[in-house]
Amino acid sequence: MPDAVSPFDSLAEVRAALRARGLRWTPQRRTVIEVLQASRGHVTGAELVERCRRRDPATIPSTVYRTLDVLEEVGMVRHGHAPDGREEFHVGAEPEHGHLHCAGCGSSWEVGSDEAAAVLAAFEASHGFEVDLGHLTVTGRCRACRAAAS
Amino acid sequence: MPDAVSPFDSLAEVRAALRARGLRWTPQRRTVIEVLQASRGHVTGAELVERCRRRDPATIPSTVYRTLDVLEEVGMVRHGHAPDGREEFHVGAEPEHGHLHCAGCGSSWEVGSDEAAAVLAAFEASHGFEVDLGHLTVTGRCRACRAAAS
DNA sequence: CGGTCTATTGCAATCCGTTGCAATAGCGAC
DNA sequence: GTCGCTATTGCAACGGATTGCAATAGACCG
Repeated sequence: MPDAVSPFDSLAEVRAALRARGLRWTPQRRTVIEVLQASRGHVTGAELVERCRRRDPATIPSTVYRTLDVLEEVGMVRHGHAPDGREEFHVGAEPEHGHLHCAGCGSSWEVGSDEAAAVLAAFEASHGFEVDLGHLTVTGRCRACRAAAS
Repeated sequence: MPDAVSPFDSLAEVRAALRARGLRWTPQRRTVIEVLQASRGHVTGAELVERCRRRDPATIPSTVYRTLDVLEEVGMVRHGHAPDGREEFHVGAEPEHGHLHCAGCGSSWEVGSDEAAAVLAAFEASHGFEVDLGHLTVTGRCRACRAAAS
């Protein structure tokens, strides 16, 4: 699965994207962006705050969260909610995907867009609703836990 | 819409369900249960706390949340997460259903088990995963918002 | 370079929810 | 009735995230 190169590989690109919207380039944002670029996959908000603080101990949580909002608007990250309701950010050029989360053992699986196609089609058909796959977390029981619960 | 009679219509029934599990009947639980019986559909945790406090100003939030956990184990309520991650409880004899939530306009729709059948089947087939429909919240864009975003 | 406009920051307060722990009180037994 | 076991409560502290507001500082203009 060769992915398109992310349009946010370099700081300059992000900066340009922000400027194009009349948004500003600040040291704090730079920190958050650097942290994001060093991350892959899923990260919780709190984790990002922690990593930023490591880079710059003066980091303020609210600034990080606000920056993440902005970056989501620009398309650099997307967020979803873990099964416990916490925020979870998807970073980078990962293909869009949803999550399956087992309430029994806590493990989780990714759901590719191919697998999810049926789901998207179903809601599209019944409600004209366009599902945001990246924001989708499905809870339930995995095969192993179902068997164990016999 | 005649629903099946809930097994939790009277206090006595809940009490019996609790006892059967070695759980106790306390004034605080009684308050929570009465509040639940006076509620329909979706309620957030905070709302329930507030209603309990109205009935008994001495109500402690943690007690309410813990009671809700217990009642979920017994099957009197089920909880899900609103799109913003807040807890949302489904009360009463409502048929199980999921939610579709539009990120554009904020409205939401219920998804009956018939409609969701395709979804359940898809994950069952691919991962042997049993979806918890009552816990399912799907975000995306509704027909109207998609049109408006043209 | 200096001025202006306003996006952004820092801070403090607040909200929703959870957790650890010692004290309390259901409830079944005698 | 009262004893004992242990589920439950109250409380206080904590964690993640959001918000209002005054002060700060980017970025564009002349």
